[in-house]
Amino acid sequence: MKRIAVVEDEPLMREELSLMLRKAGYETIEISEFNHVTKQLEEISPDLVVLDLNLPRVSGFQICREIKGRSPFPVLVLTSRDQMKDELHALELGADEYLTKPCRRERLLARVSNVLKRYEGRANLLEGPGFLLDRQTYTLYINNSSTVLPKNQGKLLETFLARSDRTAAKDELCTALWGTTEFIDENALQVNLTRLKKTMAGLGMKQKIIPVRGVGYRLENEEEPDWGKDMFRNKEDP
Amino acid sequence: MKRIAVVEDEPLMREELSLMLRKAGYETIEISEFNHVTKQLEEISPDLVVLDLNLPRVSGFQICREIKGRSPFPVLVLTSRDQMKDELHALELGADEYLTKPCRRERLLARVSNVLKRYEGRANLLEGPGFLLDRQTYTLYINNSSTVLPKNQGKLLETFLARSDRTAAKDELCTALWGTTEFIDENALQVNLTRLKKTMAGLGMKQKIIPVRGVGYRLENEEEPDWGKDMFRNKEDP
DNA sequence: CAAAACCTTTCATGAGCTGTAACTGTTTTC
DNA sequence: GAAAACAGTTACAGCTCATGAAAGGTTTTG
Repeated sequence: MKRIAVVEDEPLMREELSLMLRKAGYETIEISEFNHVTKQLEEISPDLVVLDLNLPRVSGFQICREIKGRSPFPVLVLTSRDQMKDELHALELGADEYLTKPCRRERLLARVSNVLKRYEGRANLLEGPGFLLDRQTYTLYINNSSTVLPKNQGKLLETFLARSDRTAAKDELCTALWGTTEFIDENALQVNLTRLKKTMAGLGMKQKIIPVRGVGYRLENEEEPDWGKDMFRNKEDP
Repeated sequence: MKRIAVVEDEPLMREELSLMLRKAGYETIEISEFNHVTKQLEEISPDLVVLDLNLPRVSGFQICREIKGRSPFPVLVLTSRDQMKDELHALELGADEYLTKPCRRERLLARVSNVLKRYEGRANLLEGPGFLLDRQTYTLYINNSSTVLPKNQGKLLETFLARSDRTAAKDELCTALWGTTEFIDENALQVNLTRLKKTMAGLGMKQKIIPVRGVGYRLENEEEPDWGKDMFRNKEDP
């Protein structure tokens, strides 16, 4: 049974939505705490997110963007504001569907089933910046072409995508590759990273894997340094 | 540049749509002969089809179904009738988007770019009955899981999907595998078919490969003989 | 049943993924 | 600026797995 997360602040509306979906044979999870929506969603791992745009205190747009940037599940955006601007914005952010409420039961259900159908079998596609990675087969989709990565290269790339800041420590990478962090063979990791880099370059990918000294590696988009976080560098005692 | 096929009978509307899309940076191909739409589309191989539902003499629904049943490109359904029935029907048939005209320029363009974005990198996904096959990597998507088929098994499955009746002669299959029909190694073909069958069974696929004695093989859905489509046999045939 | 067509299993070959090892290059630290 | 720590590369041998050949089994047809 497909699971649908309903992100909506107004209790009545939430209940109604949930009921409607449940009657149609879906399992629903209602989210009413909006401070860590993406985190909650990642734990739930639903097949679809129905997202209300105007939540209290947090931007629905922001949530939508976060979801599409990190997680593989589709988003149906719902809003009471019948503004073109909202729709365009939401679609730009990668929402998979857009509906204004109130809307008829059949229309909602049709859209829901349509989105779910479109995602059939694609539940395991991880979205990276500008490419897609199949979690199971490590098939990499980029530039209208696809390649099956060798298992190890796939695991490495997957590990990067799983971290929200795209930075992975060496032992995390080793764990991903060999399931153990105990006796890390640094060199073997190096070799596999080199291979991944070569593959990525060969595919014309602009993303780079750069070292984070003493820590691990980060998958970066193009040239952007992304060094804001260095403000917190560890300082020795004065 | 993305290519969009516009299937619309009313010349004014067609011209307007086409112009709008071209201004937005797409290449457009206008289709105004509606007897062999799917065939034309297969030759054009567009990135997206914008399909008007009420065409003269042919059912837009039927065209939509045919496209989704055979070809890998997305369909945006457009109709002047603002009827819920149409929308639901179209979505059931697998349309990727639905809009009613007249509709605002921005809305259309947003939906178009949204659909195209969703299909990014998926241009090579062939749709079979109940599964998807990546033409390049032979990654098979079914039941929310994916597998990479060995090259030969992939080629065989691809060959079946390429034939509209899902029937392929032995020499066609041999050509697909080894590029030559000259010295057919019947046995090698057999072995590869056996392997494909085993793989499919292992994945729980209900489709069967059945022999067509003296000819070749057919990929069939479940038990159904699949002869229902004959209702739509071309009447112009002698 | 007998022939033809179709199917399956087994085995050696070869391509490509993998970790090891030896080596080179770069950055940090004093 | 030199040593040390860290990072990156290349070559190679072992292993896994897809593949085609061979050989024998099963089903269909008349």
